[in-house]
Amino acid sequence: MPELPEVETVCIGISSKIVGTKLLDIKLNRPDLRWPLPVDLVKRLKYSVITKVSRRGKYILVGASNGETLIIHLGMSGRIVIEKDGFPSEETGAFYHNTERHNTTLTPVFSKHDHVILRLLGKSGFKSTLIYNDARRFGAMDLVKSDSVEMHKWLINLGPEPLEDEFDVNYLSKKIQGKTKTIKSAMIDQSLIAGIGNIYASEILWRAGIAPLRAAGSLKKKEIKNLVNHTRGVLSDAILKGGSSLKDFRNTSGELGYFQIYFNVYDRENKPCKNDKCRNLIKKINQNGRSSFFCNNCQH
DNA sequence: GAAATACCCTGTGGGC
DNA sequence: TGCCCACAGGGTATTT
Repeated sequence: MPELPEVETVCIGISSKIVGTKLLDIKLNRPDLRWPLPVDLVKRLKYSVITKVSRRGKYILVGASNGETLIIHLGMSGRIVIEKDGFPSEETGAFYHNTERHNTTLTPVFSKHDHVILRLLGKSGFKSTLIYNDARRFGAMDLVKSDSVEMHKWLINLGPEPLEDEFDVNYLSKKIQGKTKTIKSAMIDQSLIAGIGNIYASEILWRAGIAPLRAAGSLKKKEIKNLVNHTRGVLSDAILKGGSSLKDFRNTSGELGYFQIYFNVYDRENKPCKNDKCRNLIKKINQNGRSSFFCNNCQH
């Protein structure tokens, strides 16, 4: 599922393709994703130029020349695909597009899970189509004033970015002090750290040698330091490798991401620990309705 | 107030 | 082959 590295990869992938383009048209194929889309989204954004693409936690922020920012969350299964040469049908008003995905030209109908379509015009006159596809519809979009985007209800309670300086041993120590909930649960708490999800939480804890069942408040300073360092390491590595957390996650070029090959524990129940000196079988447990994978021998 | 659980959703895969 | 069901998980609402 898209966690920080995947969202970062999407941002990098779409930024060069859409910044500077003009929003010729916007099509909402349904009124809602997880929550209702702004009813006047089309009216507010149409004919604006996209000025910036950035990320906060798992949220994609698309800045526009009208002074507003489109906030996008990919949820569980959200994808953004950019296709070349999109153009509308004069007959139906539906968008047609040349697409490798549909393996034909002029395919008149988008996939049933293509919920939001942005038709873009580049400076050179080159047209393209941005498609937001989301089978499970756990994703979300909202449109807010750019100067107050950090105050949006989705962003205001987010913890620091784990790859920035604010996230350090002192910060994490203070935040988990006295906490009885498990460290696994704490790691995926977005108000504590922004961007870590279920998959990377398992990977980070394995690398740090900390058992997911440990009470967060029981961690010693040295362990917290370890956790901070490995959080940075795992996420940085994943971004470098193109970001992907599940087999069905694709980057904006439609190519499979490949970080999953490097998973040390996630989805590896009963397989040998990748620590060569260990080779114990990886265990799977359920914590707060989420799977956790860990090595009983390496993680304490 | 903190922590745990239920819920939303749909594609996938295992079992029969 | 086809049907049923459990499972996946991000974020919020509800319950403990």
